[in-house]
Amino acid sequence: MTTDLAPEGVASLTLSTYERLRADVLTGTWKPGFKLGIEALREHYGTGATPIREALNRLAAEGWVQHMDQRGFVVTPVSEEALRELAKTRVWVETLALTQAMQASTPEWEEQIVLALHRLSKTPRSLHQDNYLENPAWEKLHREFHMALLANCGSRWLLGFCEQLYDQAYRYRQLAMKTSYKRRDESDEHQQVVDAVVAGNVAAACAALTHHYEKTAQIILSAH
Amino acid sequence: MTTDLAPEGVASLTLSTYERLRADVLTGTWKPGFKLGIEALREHYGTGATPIREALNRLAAEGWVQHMDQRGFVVTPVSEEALRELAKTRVWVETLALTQAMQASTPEWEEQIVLALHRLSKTPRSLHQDNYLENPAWEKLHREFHMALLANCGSRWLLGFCEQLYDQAYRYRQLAMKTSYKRRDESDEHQQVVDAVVAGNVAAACAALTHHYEKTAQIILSAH
DNA sequence: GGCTTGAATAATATCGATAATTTAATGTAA
DNA sequence: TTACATTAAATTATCGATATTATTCAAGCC
Repeated sequence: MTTDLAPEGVASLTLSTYERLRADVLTGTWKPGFKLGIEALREHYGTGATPIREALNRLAAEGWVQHMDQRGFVVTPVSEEALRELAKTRVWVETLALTQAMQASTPEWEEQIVLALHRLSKTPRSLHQDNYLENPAWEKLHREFHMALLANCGSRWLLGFCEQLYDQAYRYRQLAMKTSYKRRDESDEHQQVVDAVVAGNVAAACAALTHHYEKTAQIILSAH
Repeated sequence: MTTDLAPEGVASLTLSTYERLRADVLTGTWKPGFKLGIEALREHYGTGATPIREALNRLAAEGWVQHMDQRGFVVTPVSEEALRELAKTRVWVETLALTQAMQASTPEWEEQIVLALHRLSKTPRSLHQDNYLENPAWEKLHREFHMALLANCGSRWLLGFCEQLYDQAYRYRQLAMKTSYKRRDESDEHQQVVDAVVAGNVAAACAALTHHYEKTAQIILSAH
């Protein structure tokens, strides 16, 4: 009997290479502007050139790397300007999605949000008490929480855009973290969003979400 | 002396194959659901497997084709449901972009729009008088007009999303055209959008744009 | 008869090597 | 010394062949 549910470990090399490469760009292992030479990557990930190139092409389409025709790939550079634009776009697009989600609200959706927030609040932000050490479980739940907020928006396109923007912002967060970690209690901001959602107050929910993102951007910008 | 401005014809095979393949999906040459076998494409486009695969990976990231791991690529299927979702998303996202563009309005931007509309109106919709035959020049100008409307929105991300949605909708238009061509005068609808933009009436402009897109979707849906 | 098993077949995914192009290095004339 | 060719080195892009994985179809079993 063969189970065709989630063939986890046995994905194609292209896919697994894509995921690893993507993660390494997201977390800042490959720094912005870094030249992603085929030969170097081939060696680093222990594959042939084909999976590397295919992964890079996908990442280029998603905006993680840039493809200079005939002269290879580089990690998409970052800039204050780009971050501001990203944060602005995020507020626009996510408040749009949240508004639509709330207008199509269902009890199940609200329950998912409450649940996601609960799980998030039960998980420590950092693995260490004193100095910050990223907790992958928290990051995962944080992403799930934000996506749960928008899941009900009724458009897979819109949801996909939000995911893209979220992940892009995540990279900026990671890069800023490496410079300086500012202690911050996000749980309260999350709670305010959920409260407004449950109360059915669209304007308040959007305002809370906007505040959350603008504060995030502010902190990253101040980290220089 | 070598000019490195716009090396038009001499792009890499991957890039040109990508563009050709994309165009063929957009225009419906490769029909929705069609299995894009590597060997067949390799032969059809006269290249090796590598450029084909790289192009397909990029197209997969953009949503034009789907990649079933270990079992190749297929052209993303279409459905009434998907079209409705697409049209809905388009209205949301483009009115958002238009609103932002108008709030950041400049004389230059308005002039670009007026100019784009003028050029569009000077170009025939169909190459034949009686029966419809797509006019590539019109299509190009039509896209440019719609993008000019949003160009000023202040976010490359948002603009990119709009382009994606526009092109996706274009595919649906193409597919519907093959079934039945309904004569339609879009110029008036375009004019109304521009009038509202020039008047600085955000609500009216968004309403006009929404009407334009909803009518388009309606026509495509009615074409069965 | 319907269902599983197991080759045979076809297709995809991947590799190693080659061709084409860019970048770096070197030497030479103004 | 600076600018410009010219050549060498490095890298990318591409191909053809191979290894892997799915699919098909027929034979065997309940």
